[in-house]
Amino acid sequence: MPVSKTTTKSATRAENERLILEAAEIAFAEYGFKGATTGMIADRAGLPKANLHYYFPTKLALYRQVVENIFRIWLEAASTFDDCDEPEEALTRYINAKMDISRSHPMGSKVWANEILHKAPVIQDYLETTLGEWTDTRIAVIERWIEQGKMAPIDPRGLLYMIWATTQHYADFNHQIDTLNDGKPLSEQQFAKAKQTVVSIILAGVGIRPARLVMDDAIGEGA
Amino acid sequence: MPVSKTTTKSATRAENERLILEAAEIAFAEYGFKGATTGMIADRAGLPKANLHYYFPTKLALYRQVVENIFRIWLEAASTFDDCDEPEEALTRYINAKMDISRSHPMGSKVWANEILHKAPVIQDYLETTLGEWTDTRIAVIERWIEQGKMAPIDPRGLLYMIWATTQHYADFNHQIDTLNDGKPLSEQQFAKAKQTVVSIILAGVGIRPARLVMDDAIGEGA
DNA sequence: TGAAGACTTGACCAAACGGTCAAGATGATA
DNA sequence: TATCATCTTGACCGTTTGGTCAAGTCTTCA
Repeated sequence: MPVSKTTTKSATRAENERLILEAAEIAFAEYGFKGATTGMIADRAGLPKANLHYYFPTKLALYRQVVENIFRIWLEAASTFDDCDEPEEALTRYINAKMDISRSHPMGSKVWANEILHKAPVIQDYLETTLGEWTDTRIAVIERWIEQGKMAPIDPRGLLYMIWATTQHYADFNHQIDTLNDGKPLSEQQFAKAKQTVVSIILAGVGIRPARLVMDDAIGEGA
Repeated sequence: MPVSKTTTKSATRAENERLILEAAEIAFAEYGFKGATTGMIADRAGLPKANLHYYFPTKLALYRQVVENIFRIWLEAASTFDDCDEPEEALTRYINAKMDISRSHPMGSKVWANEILHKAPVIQDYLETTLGEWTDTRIAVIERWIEQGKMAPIDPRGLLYMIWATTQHYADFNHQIDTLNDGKPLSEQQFAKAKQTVVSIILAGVGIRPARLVMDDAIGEGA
């Protein structure tokens, strides 16, 4: 069945690493770095603990890999900011992209939040380099929009933090949101409405009057 | 020196419990429930570990007390929402109150965030009862404002989540914010500007045109 | 002064955890 | 079939941690 030697070799490894990383992301998100144990991660992955340590020598190494995967996903979404030079569309796309990630990868967002909460012992260098540069360039873009009169003169950094905070809230605090929603996860419709609300408040908040009537859409029960 | 018997007795107890709770809040915020050890909390409080267990029988009991204190502070701020029946002033006061708490009690906010992140094993009942009721009544207030035409017809729940997310972001993610601020904590001026930005975006975001010019104030270096 | 209660503390213990190891299973190749 | 590398796994170990305990000290008050 196996075609090439390398395929066979790495097939087992790739599959097991995937299982472990998947289990680790959930465990680290729900219990934190200290709270998650290699034993429970191995259990969730369906492997003995010693086998986990065969693929990932230490718990910290495994954690690093999980965090790096999350950062990669985050960076991909970040590029949506640059797809358009009109603030209305750029902001809308960026917010929607970040909201979608909160919906599809809530565990990753939680691991990231946990890491920042605990003073980023593992990802400090990411914060200082990649994230710092990304933020600076995007702030320059927003400042240009303001100079061009395309939006109100708000503090760009404060705007970015607000977008991050709000979008990630739907992942990091989803347990609270679910509890306040009668203990049930948000339906697709509810989540779509939440996205609309965020986009609507941010756009209006920075003084952008949408070409189309966003507010009416947000309230209506339209598809 | 001691005047009454009860004063003397509880003076030692009160002082030591205060020291322990203070140390515990910092430790739980920075390392989470599992990551914080009773040993390090005792060290930080300047007591032997056995003494800590004399006042708080278990780590969980100590943690509960810390979380309850935080919830009390949160509830006090929540009342600012009711001080005024005009959305402009009510929202402004509420946002400012929550921002001030993020500034003065960042550790408490972090403990809360940690708890929600980990599915609220300790405070689930608070979420379901007190927080649920508070949210419902405030949503009713916002809906009335909307009916009265005092603000745009946005989803009240989405608005509340946005305010919570953004204000708490300045506490929970302050390490990231500091890192992006050349590694230094926000100055009083920077923080005041952040507050203004949040208020400004939210108010404009829900269609409230401030009587006074808020944006100009936000940029100026006023006292 | 002396008895009683509140407080202090070093030493200790059982459980849990991260990580190791050696012995074996599996499968490709020659 | 023999060889070799990859993978699997139960048993084990040293350390850390939450919590206990017994033997104290200190304070108050009759």
